[in-house]
Amino acid sequence: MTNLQPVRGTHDLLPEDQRRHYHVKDLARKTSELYGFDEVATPIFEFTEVFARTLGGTSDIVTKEMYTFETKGGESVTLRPEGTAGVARAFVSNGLAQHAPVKVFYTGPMFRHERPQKGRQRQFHQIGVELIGVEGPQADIEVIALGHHILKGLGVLENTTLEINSLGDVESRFAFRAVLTEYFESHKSSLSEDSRNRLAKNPLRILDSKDGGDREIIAGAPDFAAHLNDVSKVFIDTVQQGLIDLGIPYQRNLKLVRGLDYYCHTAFEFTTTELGAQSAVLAGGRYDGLIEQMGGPSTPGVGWAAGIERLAMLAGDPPAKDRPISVVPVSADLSGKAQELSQSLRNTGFPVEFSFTGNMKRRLKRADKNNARAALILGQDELKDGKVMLRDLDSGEQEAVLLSAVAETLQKKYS
RNA sequence: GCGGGUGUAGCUCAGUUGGUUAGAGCGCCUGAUUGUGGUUCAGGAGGUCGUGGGUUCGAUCCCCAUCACUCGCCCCA
Repeated sequence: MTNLQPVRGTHDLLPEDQRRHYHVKDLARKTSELYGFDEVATPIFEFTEVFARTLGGTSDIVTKEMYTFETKGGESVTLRPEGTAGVARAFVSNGLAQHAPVKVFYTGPMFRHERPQKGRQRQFHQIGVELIGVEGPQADIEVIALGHHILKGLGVLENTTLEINSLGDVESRFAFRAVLTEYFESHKSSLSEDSRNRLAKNPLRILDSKDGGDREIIAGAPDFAAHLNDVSKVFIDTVQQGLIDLGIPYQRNLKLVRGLDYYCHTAFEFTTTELGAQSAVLAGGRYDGLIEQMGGPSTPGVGWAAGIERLAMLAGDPPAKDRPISVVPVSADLSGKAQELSQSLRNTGFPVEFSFTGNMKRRLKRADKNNARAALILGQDELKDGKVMLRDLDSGEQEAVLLSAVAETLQKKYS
């Protein structure tokens, strides 16, 4: 243990952070329900194979960012670096093909061993949706519309841009990859070292390079759109028209590619300029081969994921929590009585802060800190008449109220 | 994984061109006549100056290492 610090790249979520996270999650969950997406939860770790097989042997996530370890039983397991593979595995494990189309929402922590930065942690949290079992582009439109809806609800839409592109079907991508490889081979000597490495593994990713020299070469690279076959062209055209019809603005970005191997056809990304190098806010695409690769029946799918930390940074303050009633005994001997009163009010639905310690001054001060709207002050003087003092903490006005009528009075004044 | 910046009280930061007791604001605690908060006033607690080495008569200040955060690359959510 080193100085009681959290492990690098992990963070405690104190109440204020957690409230922000919940705001994002709650809004996303509710919005997803409007579209008929139900929440599921899959395990935080899976057999390593689940990720290694599906994310692609060349992706950085698999090759250098996974938290992989051996169990006591000698099995290799991995902390999930993303959510889609687990959902796909669950789809296969539970035979959900018979329920297709399956529409799910999920949220939870993900783990990647990356260099921490603002908006990039080793344990971070995502929300995500998957729509599995629909072949047509209407699924893509629906899923993008849902993402758009959530960003709108969080008030971050004005800070983001939606970019979309087509990665084509297998045939198109294979053909384009060949053309692209040929082009970059001819400029190999001028490419950055990173891009030269990508050339053999995944030449599409070179299109995404930020290196200045690479960009000049990329500018003259073959056009992906021109190499799509008819099926792929119709597909992306339909998606684009659908977005137009729904009034969702977007930009076609022919250089937009995905780091994970399972994507095809539609790739999309809501990006922002507000988070430095971490521009992706909500990103996803279509993954028609994934379920089959996992060992299930050939099933198409499309989905996205978004980082909660990033969304929380972009979104404004979450709605304030309900203001409590503070119950304050004047002297220690009335503490039990005060706690009983607190409990009975909670049973009627009021949030109540029972004041544990300190003199009355102290307790009222704390009530103020807790943003209590009123204090119920229990003192001998009123109690002998069966009353308590009800003090409104905004106006400072107070009146003695019969104990038996407290709940009703609060109901009238503060509901 | 690579390169740059930062690291002083719970928080935000000042400061020492190396030299006896390290400061501010906010927050926290106590008090301003005994049953009343938010304002004010007066006191107070709290720091081995990230950690470990080194140089020096002496280091919080210089050097090295290490850890964490941060910016860019990379990667992506």
